[in-house]
Amino acid sequence: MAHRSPLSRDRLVAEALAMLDDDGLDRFSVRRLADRLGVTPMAVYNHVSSKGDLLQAVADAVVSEADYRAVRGDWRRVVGTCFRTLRTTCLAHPGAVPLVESSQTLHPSIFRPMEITVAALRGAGLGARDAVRAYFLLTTFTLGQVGYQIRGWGRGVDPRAAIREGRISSATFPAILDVRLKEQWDFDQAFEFGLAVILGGIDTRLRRR
Amino acid sequence: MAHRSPLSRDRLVAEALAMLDDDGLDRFSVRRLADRLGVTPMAVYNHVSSKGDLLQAVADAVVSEADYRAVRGDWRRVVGTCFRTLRTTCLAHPGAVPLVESSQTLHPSIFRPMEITVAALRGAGLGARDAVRAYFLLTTFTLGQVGYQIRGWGRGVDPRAAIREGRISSATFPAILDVRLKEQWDFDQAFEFGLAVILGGIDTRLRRR
DNA sequence: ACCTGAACACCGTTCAAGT
DNA sequence: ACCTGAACACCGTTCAAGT
Repeated sequence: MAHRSPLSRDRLVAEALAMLDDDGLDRFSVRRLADRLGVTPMAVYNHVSSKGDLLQAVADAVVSEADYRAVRGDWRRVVGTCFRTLRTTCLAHPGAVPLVESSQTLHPSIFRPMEITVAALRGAGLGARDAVRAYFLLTTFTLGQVGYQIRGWGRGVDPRAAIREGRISSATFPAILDVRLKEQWDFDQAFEFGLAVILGGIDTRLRRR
Repeated sequence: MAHRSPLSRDRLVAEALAMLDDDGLDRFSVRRLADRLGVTPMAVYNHVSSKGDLLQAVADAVVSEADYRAVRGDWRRVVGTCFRTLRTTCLAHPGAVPLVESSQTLHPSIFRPMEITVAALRGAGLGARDAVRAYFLLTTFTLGQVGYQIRGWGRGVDPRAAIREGRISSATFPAILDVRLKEQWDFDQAFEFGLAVILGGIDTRLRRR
């Protein structure tokens, strides 16, 4: 599979992203990436300072794909659209999500949702510190939902399966057994529910003063 | 450092947890764990089927430390206490948090907060599906906040630092520059803010019907 | 400037052998 | 039943050498 176009940082990032989406983070390695590119493992280090540097660059590439185009409307619509966009962008690259979650130095473009959210919430009357806290809340929520979706929530957390496998007894967990989790679960709906709850909670906080 | 007590699954898990808290997940390896226990790497495999199995056991051990003792009061207090407990338990073992976040098959004790939350919310009048969604919302929020706290939120996300390092320009991000993130940030307060917003959002949802 | 081959210090895991 | 030594098939990364 020897491409003869010259190696470059961009080509490494693109191929790494493709490889992550194909095989997942666990199976990613510099040597296998080099194989895919028909090149010696060591050639990689001419364009990238380390594996960590490369993976960070991949996370940046994914995040900067997001198009937070101007949205008109009240703050709820602005903020809601912003995090729906972030979610969709992440879901488009499941293999890279763990990297985005644990990014150390964020790509400039991640400041866009922060700016949009903080500006919208301050405009609605929220204080500076609470606005950043709300941004942090929305970010952890969104990336958390995406992360669990990709890793397959419901595989280990379905109470009915847990009982079937003898991991818990039905007597001690009456409430959660009412829910047929596996058959009915929809991540999109769960996300919209969570988003509505959060925006609603911020709204009541704003009205209270 | 050769302990002469016999090896066992429990001793492996305990030492692995200590090692994770000391050095972090990146530096964890079966061989270094064996060194700490004064034993051949291969001895580990008499008590554990793989590295993944061991790390899963560590995640289980951490989660099952939590004491969700019965709390009296309205649903907001019950649910709030439940997730404060989950958060505190996770923060006690920073090194193991990534394992808890990505656990595939959850320890039975993680069904306790699920049971508590779903029961409390259904008792308050929420439907079965929404109750599970609310649990999912609270879980992603809580573990997300803990995860970012441990990895050092604010290191890469502080807008002032980003400008200082030339990663973004001050002109395009007016709103977030108002906030002195690094000096004033408090994770406990941010968590309490988020929790209040979520519980408040659920509350208004309940009142609306 | 960019790629290579050989090498170093690690990994997780298997297996036959010991007690 | 549990531990060991040697081995296998991998890692990330460095370095001197090639073009």
